[in-house]
Amino acid sequence: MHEEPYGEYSFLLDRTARRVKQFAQQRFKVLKFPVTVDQWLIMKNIYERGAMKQNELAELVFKDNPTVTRIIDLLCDKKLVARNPHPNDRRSFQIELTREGKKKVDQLKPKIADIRLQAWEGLSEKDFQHFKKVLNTIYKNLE
Amino acid sequence: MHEEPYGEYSFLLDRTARRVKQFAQQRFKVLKFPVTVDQWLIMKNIYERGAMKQNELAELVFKDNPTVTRIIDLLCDKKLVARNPHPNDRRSFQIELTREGKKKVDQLKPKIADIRLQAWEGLSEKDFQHFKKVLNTIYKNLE
DNA sequence: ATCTATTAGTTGTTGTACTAACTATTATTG
DNA sequence: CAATAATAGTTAGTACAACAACTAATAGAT
Repeated sequence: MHEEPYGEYSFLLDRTARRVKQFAQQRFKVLKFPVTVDQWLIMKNIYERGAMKQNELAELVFKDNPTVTRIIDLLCDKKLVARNPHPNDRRSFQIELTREGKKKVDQLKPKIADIRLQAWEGLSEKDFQHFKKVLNTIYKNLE
Repeated sequence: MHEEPYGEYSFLLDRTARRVKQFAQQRFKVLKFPVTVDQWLIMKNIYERGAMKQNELAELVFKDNPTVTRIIDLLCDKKLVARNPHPNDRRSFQIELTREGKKKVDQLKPKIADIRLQAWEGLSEKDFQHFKKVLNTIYKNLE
């Protein structure tokens, strides 16, 4: 590890990202949330921005189209999300939350904020800002 | 996003980690490296630390046992790694690089260091240290 | 208006992650 | 020493990620 300082970040980044997702997923399970972490991300975005097309959703969450297709498949199976025909484009769907889906988001949102907060013990607002800056810079460097 | 500052980090972390891996994987493909990024991580660790058991390897790279099993399956198929019987424990294998595997690591190592470096344009050594500190703190907070 | 290019979404395949359940072997302890 | 517990690794099932190839529909160009 010592001769390759910049090889280390990719390892730590991957490891930490996996840990964060796994931690949240475990909490979801204990608290009997009916969705995965990635399914939650999709639902939250529909909730906040309203009904939209799958490709708009994909762009928002930085997942590719096939991945979004499959996540929405699962959410439709659970009746949390619905594919409605798009008024102006028969290729597209309007993806929206069902009543049940909206209810779940209302219930889960504050609890998930708590789960997320736990990672930041011992870190400051300044750390948070700097961390975001570095993540965004890396992302842009690789675009 | 505005009401949930600490929900944002998990999103950015996941997004960036995926981008970093995908970027490296694309380069691997262009340069005709015969392995994936995760397979590389396993090979590099065997190279640096010598032959070891699968569970030792798993602990080193922070992957779980089934994942390591499958990555090693693939590396064995490619004849880059070999499962040898463990002298003292018939449950275990000694995992080691084949001659071909060692050769590949020698060839690839410097090129991969270059690929990794590209993410850090415009960032300083200080950024790097701070970034590592935050990643490690998050990891520990969720252990 | 037709021909072509683009776009939205799906399907297939490979690889990784996580959990749970399982086999075989080794260690414990009663 | 025999019964039990713990450990190493595998297998099965579900989910996400990336890429490629595909269908159906729309947009653009002449």
